[in-house]
Amino acid sequence: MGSSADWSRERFTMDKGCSEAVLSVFCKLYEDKKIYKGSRIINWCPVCRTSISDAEVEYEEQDGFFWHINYPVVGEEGRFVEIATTRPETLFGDTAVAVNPEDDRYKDIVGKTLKLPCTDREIPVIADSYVDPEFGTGCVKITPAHDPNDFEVGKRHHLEEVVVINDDATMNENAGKYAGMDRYECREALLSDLKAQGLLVKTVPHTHNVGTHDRCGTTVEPMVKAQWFVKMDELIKPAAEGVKNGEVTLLPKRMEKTYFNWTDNIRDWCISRQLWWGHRIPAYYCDDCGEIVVAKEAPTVCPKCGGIHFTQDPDTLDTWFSSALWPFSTMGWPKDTEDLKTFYPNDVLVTGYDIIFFWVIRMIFSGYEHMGRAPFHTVLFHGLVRDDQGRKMSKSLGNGIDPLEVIDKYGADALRLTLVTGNAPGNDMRFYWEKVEASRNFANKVWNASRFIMMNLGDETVTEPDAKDLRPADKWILSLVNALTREMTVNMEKFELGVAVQKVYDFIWEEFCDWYIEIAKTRTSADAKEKDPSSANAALWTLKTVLTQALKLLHPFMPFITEEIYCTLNPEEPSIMIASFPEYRDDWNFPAEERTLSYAKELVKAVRVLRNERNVPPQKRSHMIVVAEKEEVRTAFEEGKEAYLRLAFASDVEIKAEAAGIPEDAVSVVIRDAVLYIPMKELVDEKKEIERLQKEKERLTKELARSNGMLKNEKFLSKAPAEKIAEEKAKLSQYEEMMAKVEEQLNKLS
RNA sequence: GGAAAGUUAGCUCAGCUGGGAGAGCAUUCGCUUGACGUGUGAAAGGUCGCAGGUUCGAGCCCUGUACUUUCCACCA
Repeated sequence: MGSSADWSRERFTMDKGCSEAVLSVFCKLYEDKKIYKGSRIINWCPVCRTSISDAEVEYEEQDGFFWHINYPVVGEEGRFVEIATTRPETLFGDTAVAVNPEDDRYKDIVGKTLKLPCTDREIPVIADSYVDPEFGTGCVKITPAHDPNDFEVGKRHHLEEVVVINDDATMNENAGKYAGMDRYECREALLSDLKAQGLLVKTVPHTHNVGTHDRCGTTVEPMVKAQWFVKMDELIKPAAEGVKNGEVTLLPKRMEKTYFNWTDNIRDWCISRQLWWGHRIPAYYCDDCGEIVVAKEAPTVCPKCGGIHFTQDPDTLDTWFSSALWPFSTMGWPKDTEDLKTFYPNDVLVTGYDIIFFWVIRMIFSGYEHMGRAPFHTVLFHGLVRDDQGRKMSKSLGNGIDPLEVIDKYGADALRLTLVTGNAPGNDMRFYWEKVEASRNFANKVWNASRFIMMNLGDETVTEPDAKDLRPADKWILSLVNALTREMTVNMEKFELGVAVQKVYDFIWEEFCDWYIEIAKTRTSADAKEKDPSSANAALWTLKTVLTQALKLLHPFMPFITEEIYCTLNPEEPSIMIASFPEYRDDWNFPAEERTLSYAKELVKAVRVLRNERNVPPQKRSHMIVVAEKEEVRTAFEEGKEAYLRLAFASDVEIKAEAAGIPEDAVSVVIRDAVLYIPMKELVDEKKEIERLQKEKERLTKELARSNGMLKNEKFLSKAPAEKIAEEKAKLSQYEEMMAKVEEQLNKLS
């Protein structure tokens, strides 16, 4: 892809340096009581057999059922409490049934005891405002060990936490005769038993969200387990504040909403994983008394009992724990290194919005906590590349595109250009091979234009011409590339890469290749070089200069092809990568020549339309007469002659102040500030001519109506800025002039 | 349940500070025009989702609404 990286600084989070940082951070946070070990509800993946953080749980909507089950009231024959559950197998972990204290229906049963079906246990009915009387039956089975909300309820009411599911999602001994069954197997068996006992009231279809592990897709099991957590409430404050007060800018700005949604609802971060791969938690347990010692290295003596045998905690850390430290762990921290001074804080983080919670936020709060300041001042979020149907690329769908395959077929530059073209920051993009093909075509265009220019340059050296030797077209293209430089730089600084590249693309293809190179051809041929060497030199110098500058502007988007051409074109230069980026220069601003060329282009376009309509063969040249009343317009046409003569298929051109002595059989076309006449038999076709003029008249009528409407609107005149009014007035008079001429032509023909 | 984004040409998408709707691809009709047919010239194609509002003026700002997508929450 052409990433310009210093590979000698390649880092991996398991490297010695990064590992050292991980140990330091863990110990420091533990000492500060910001890391703790506790028994809490965590998300458990029964397939990976590890805990996972909240951020790693993906919820997906699934069709399921609401099973209504009767729990008999102890001591009251025939009386039941009906609960509704989506997970009957957790019944064995129930330690209460809760109702809302305000719910009149159930006030009298609060405090009573229920018989837990299919067990020999009895559980109390409690009142808790967590219960929504409107939902389900208004009675909720409370399973503190296997549901996060029930866990909270259990804490409030000092309920026992009965774990009933094993790490592999089979039922444990607390499930009685169901022990050893898989959780779903148990569900079926239990339901069938309940039904047999007449305790299954009804089964209602119900769609609900089920949490799954983002890596393997397994339904996660909430479980109470002893795990390590990072206490987030204090840590997150400076990270939230930093974005609020502008120390860190998120682009596009809307990402701030997502960011604050997370920081405002932060929960403690479960960082321990029951995996082999990762940084092992630096906690050691005394084999004699169980004392926990957190240290970078294994302790030798237990501070509590003096024991000398220890067992290290087998758990590893969440992979994002080490990634969060990346901006400084890679620079030698905790040592105060030169690298750290130089490269921390960094400038811009470029990343996908899908890892804002996993990585971006965690880097920011880690930066504030350990370095005292944010790790970067700007985060630029890009979207995700999707398939041609807008679906996320995934292994299971097999719709992924291998970048290496794209590069093999079309080149890295083409892929790179594709990814930046026509895309606004943070927006997703669909992948189409056609887009890459279009990018490849542009690379080909740049390549061929360069080849042509180099061919024209030959072995001769070009010298910078005196200003007086530059022709209008030369000044015009210099003026354009100069303006382009300013504009695209502004876009780049605002991270509007798609807009910037579009401007460079348009300039190179349309202005430079389709106009300037075509115009310059007449001056760079072998004949022309001999006839007018100074003009040839000026054209060649301009070609080389503008191409070189355009290559620099294009380089960020197409690094390889620009480097190759640049070095061939400028053999004295070592690399485009270390060339300075162009800046706007006042001496390359030529408004008069821009005007001249705009007339030339308009004339050429008008001629093309005429000839196209009539299928005139390209070899056929013609004499042209341009009639313009204003002297400065005549001057412009005079000046631009060299630029348009060839492209307008003209043998010669006559520029006059008035339309006297124009041959009767001449075709005429009204252009801005002038009328163009081409006396040429094969061009004349009265019917077609009238058609064309009618069409032109229609267009002008519309424009006049629009312009008149604005200028007759007193409110517009009184409220719009003066320059807008002047601009509109100028347009109106131009249209009026053109209209008069078109009508005159029409009269003549009819 | 909360939030964000999208809705512009047949398709995929741009449109920067409100001031005559753009590109690429596709389509139609031409072209061995000095590098490029991966090219070149011309053309056709849009009520900017819908309804209000602000404004002299709205694709752009505001309100509402419909549909699509995504993120967050997870009510048992």
